[in-house]
Amino acid sequence: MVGQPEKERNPAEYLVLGALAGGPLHGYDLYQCLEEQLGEIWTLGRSQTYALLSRMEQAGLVSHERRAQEKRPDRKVFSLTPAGRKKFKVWVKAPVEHVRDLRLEFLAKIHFLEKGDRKFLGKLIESQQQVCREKLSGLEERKRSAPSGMERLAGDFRQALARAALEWLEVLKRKEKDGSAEK
Amino acid sequence: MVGQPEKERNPAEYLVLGALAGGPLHGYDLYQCLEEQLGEIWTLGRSQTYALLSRMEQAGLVSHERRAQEKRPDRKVFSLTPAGRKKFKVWVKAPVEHVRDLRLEFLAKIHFLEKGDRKFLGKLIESQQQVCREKLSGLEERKRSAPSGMERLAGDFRQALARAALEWLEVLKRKEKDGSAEK
DNA sequence: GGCCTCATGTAATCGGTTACATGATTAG
DNA sequence: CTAATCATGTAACCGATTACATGAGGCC
Repeated sequence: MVGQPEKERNPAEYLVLGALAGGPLHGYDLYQCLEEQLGEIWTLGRSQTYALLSRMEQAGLVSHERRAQEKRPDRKVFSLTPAGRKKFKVWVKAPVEHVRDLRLEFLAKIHFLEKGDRKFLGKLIESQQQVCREKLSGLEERKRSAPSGMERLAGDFRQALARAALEWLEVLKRKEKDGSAEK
Repeated sequence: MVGQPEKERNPAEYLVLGALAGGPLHGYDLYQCLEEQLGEIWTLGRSQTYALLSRMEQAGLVSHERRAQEKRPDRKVFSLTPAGRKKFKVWVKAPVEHVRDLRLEFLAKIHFLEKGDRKFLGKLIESQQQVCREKLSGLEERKRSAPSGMERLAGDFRQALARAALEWLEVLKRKEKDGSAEK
């Protein structure tokens, strides 16, 4: 149920993993792709992309081969290592733990699943709903025990968001079903 | 309508400003107060508190006097400079620009207003609602012009959150009115 | 003896942001 | 002539996080 210890989690990694899951890319290209496809919801910055790639190579998640070019600097073409592919697959199928992560991380998962394993889309949405439901009842619980001013307010707010997210997921689920039925 | 250029904004500063708006405090105490009162929604960390105070003193927002103690290290008692007080007042009355900032920044404003200028509470809530309404219609607008897959999804999600926030603010407003009527 | 509280900090590490460097090619 | 595109990076800075340092005092 719990993934990594929440501490050493760099969500930006998954953007890179996701981009490379569609096939090898060199850094410049990878940045362009992400900017184009996800630029509206999550941006990395060029330098950061290169830096991330280096770090991830150290970590054994990606590897590169040099492709020489005439009149242009060499390209470093990156692809996923088995470890990287594994990590991506685990991530992309798992719901996010916090409502606040829906905006970036969950949308990114949806994006990658839409161009990859579409068949997991429905399952992801449902398990994400489940997480939201658990969040809601957890918040209900907490309100009973520590309902002092600010905490109550914050609790209400989080509940409102979690409920909104749940409804949005419901709409999303219906859309997904219609989409896959058409096919 | 626009505050600072969004770049050089360190929201954590306002926690310190807000805490000191209630009267001078030394660093250790300031940390304790924040932890106790806002710990559930926003935490700073002890080292960071000291570091922030130094930076803010450089920036002319706070100043300190040393208070010697026997058998204990000296205290550095901080208080707001006029510039700091001004900055806090401007901040605390202004709605946050993004829905995502409601969770921390807006709740903090509410907290500080509740123990300070309660009379501004109602106004803040209303202007925050106005911001949310503008957000909603802006999103509606954008959906008409660029409704490509992901962007539409992201737009729907943001709308759902903005709507939820709006309703939560409505409840908050009613509560506030009842509260001030009782008195 | 060992741990918690008071009260201040420094040091190390890490990630994000911005600016800059290089050097050829093509479009206006 | 200038600007943008291709393709890689380095360097500097800034803030957050974590761990560690100091040293007296009280509590179990």
